[in-house]
Amino acid sequence: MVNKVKFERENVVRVASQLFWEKGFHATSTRDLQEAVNMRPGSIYSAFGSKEGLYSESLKDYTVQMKSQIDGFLSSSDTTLGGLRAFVENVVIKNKDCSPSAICMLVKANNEFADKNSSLYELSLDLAAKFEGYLTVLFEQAIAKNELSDKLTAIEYARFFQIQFTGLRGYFNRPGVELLAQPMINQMFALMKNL
Amino acid sequence: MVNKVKFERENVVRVASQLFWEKGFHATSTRDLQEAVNMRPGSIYSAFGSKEGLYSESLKDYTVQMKSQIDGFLSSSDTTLGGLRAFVENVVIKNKDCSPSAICMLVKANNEFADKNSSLYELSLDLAAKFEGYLTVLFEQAIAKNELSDKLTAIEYARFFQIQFTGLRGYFNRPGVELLAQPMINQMFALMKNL
DNA sequence: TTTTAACTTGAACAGTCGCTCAAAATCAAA
DNA sequence: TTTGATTTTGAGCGACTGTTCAAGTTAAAA
Repeated sequence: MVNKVKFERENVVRVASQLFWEKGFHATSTRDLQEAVNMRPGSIYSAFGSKEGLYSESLKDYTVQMKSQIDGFLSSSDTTLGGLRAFVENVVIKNKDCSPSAICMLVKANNEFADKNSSLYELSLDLAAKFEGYLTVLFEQAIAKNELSDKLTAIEYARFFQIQFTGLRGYFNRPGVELLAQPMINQMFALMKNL
Repeated sequence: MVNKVKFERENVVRVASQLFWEKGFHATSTRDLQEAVNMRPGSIYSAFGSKEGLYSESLKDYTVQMKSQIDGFLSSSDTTLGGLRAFVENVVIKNKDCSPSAICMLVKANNEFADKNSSLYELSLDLAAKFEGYLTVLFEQAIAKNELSDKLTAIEYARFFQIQFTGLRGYFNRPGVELLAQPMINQMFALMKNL
């Protein structure tokens, strides 16, 4: 090795991820990114190949961060459902200010890329499928621990959770409805236990 | 009056609406629009003022169309809930091919405009609030007709409906899950009746 | 038939886009 | 200290962006 890379790849991806999450792919220019990560175009392009390449790595990193955030809530909660609930409450209620958007970046990606043949659309599908798999494992545990009945399968609970969660995040992505969030989350988990 | 406008404003807005709905605001160029509506830039700009102006009129027209589509299903159904169910089934299951996107254009707009001070973001909030009001009237009728219990208020039903509907449209905006749509819609309406 | 205001046209503007690449800077190994 | 592969720099490329406006077209009114 003759010369080391100066920047810290992880930090760059994380900063880019925040910007892409907030503004979306098309509304984020490469000059926005250059300023945010403090790199010149040549360095960015030698490290990530293209704007799409950097977005791709940003979206992958987003899902890794989200999963490890959930794992954190799970390990400081007695029950699987309690951990999931803490995560939902944190996303929908607590960090509305420090988070770039109330909407999941994966959902935003899936909504933005209309061309079903584009590689970024396919990536969003792939990451969403993997996240559903991750959730399914969690719901398998919840069923095994008798936190949920076994009338539904784990993947059915995972689907229900995603639909509720996405719906809630969309609805609370607006001003003036903050007080409704907690009751709606309570309702979501109450419904899930009675499915 | 010395000379009439050559194009039909309604048609132009409808075509532009489809394009904006499919690709989003930022990914749709004025040249895309020129080709789609078969107008030269000068005509578009004298009629709509700007790309934002045309988008604004397109989004308003979208909500008008959506409401009149719901009204259509309502008038060919015995019950209010039946009409709403037919609308949901039509959007989520039937016309996935002919519709530019499974996702509501209002939701897409709300997701795309990150700058909370932009006039298009505010427009999306305003139209969403009006649509919630429209739904609330429908649920008032459903309660009055004893299709739903009066344990919840009409606006609470309206909120529940929007969250479920948005969640479903997001989840079914992907290939391979078509068979799950009908059971999930059944579940949504079963849950609503037991709230 | 002429006039005239309204409408349409499309070349072109200034700015921004994603991206390239020759030159400068860097630093472990020799 | 010199070497030389690697990384960083930033001016700038060609394409595309939203938009303008002078010139051309249209058709009702005079």
